[in-house]
Order: sequence, then C-alpha cells, then structure tokens
Amino acid sequence: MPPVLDDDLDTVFAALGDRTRMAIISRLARGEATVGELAEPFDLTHQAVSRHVGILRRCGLVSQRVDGQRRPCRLDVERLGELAGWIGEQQRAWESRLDRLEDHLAAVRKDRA
Amino acid sequence: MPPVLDDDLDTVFAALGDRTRMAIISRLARGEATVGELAEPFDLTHQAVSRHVGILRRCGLVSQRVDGQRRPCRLDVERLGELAGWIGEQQRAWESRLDRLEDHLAAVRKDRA
DNA sequence: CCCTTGCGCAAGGAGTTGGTTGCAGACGCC
DNA sequence: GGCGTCTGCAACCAACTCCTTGCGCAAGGG
Repeated sequence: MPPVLDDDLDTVFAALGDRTRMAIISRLARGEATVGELAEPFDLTHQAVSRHVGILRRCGLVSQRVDGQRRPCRLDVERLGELAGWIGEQQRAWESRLDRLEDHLAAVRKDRA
Repeated sequence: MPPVLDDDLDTVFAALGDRTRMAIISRLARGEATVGELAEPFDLTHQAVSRHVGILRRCGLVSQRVDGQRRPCRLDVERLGELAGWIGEQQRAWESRLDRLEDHLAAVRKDRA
C-alpha cells in the first residue's frame, strides 16, 4: 500500500490536528527517531504512539525504514511543503484580492480628481 | 468569548482537516461571503455550513461582522500565517539538521585527508 | 534455544465529530 | 403588526477517534 499520492491535504491537516502528533513531527524535524524514542516523552503507552506514527505515515508525513527490529521514523519534508504551498495559495489569493481593492480605490480617487 | 488567542495551532490544523472547511477557506480567500453564499455550492443543509463556520471562527481562521440580518465571513490571514510559520520552523529545523550532517561529513573528509 | 526487546494488529469502550431536523431570535419589507 | 429571510442553538444519531489491554511476530543476546 503506497503512502497515498493524492493531494489529500485534508488528511495531512487532520493528522496535525492533534498535539501529540504535532510534537512527534517537531521531534522528527530534529532527526530520525525510533518509535520507542518517540514514545518516551509522552505519558502514553507504546502502542498509542505506534498508532500516531501509523497515522502520520498513512498521510505521507512520515516514512519508516527497517533497521533490525527497530523502525526509525523520518520526516517527509516534501509533504510539509505541500501544506505550506496550499496555505500560501490562500494567502496570495487573499492578498491579490486586497490589491484589486486598492486598484479600485485608486480608480475612484483618479475619477474624483 | 474571544476567538482564542493561544497558539492552539492544533485546533487550526484540526479545523482544516475537513474538505468542506478547506473549501470554505478557499472560497473566503477570494473575498467575503455570507453563510448562505458559502452554503450554496455544497450539498449540505444550511445549518451544517453554519456549524462549520462556527468551528472556523472558534479557531480564529474566520471572523464575522454583522450586516443587518446577514453575517458576512472574512478570512483571517494572519492566523493562516501562524500555521505557515509553524510549518516553516519544522522545515528549517529539518534543513539545519541536513546542514549539520553535511558539516559532519565535511569534518570526516577533512579528517581523512 | 530461550528470553527479552521493539514494534504492530485487533478488540473494546469513552468521548468527539459531522450530519440531520426543529425551533427561536433578529432584521427588512409590506 | 405580520410575514418571509438569514442565521444560530439544542437535541439526537451514526460514524469515527483515541486510548487501553492482550496477543503475535521478528530480531538479538545470553
């Protein structure tokens, strides 16, 4: 099962809509970590963290490689970039709307002159 | 009740973790719209959309002003910017990690010479 | 070969989400 | 004042989320 290639950005947003998973991502941004290492700072069972990692993996934010019995997790920054891209689009759309508004105001001022 | 000022970024991510709400945000990025206008493109009852707007309002992504019996919604881009900021932090942390790795490799190369 | 360690799957239960319908308040028009 | 429109709240229900416990399986160390 591929880690989902569609632009299911909503699943990525949903995955980050949880403090624990946000913290996991922050941790992984500082470097690879095994599931056990990820679980340590939390007051959660191992399996709960394993599940969170599964969710992050399924939405494409995290990948895992196999190293003996360990399964180090790695952040997929590209996926984060897609999120940032979507947000940027909205911001740009909003700003271009403001531009249009300014154009309009400029036109009005010119008209009045 | 203030629209929440904390950095509850997880609530913002959670709010965007829904296609309908992503679409609403996209719509609002193109300009103000009333709840009725927002509801139109969806195959949903009016109240369902009203609820989605409430969620977006509570997490600080959307604000509403009163215009007679209408309640035009406005995107709060600044809040979007906070999201983008968090994502950017993670990306930078990741990249600086790569930098450190490169430094390490450089040190190794130097050592070998 | 056994035992421990690291990890994931399955089942079950409390809580939350997202939908609906029904009702009520505020405004505009006649 | 009386009526239709725009909107939000309350109640209810199906579906999902997140946690836990229990089990299974593969890898390494004695």
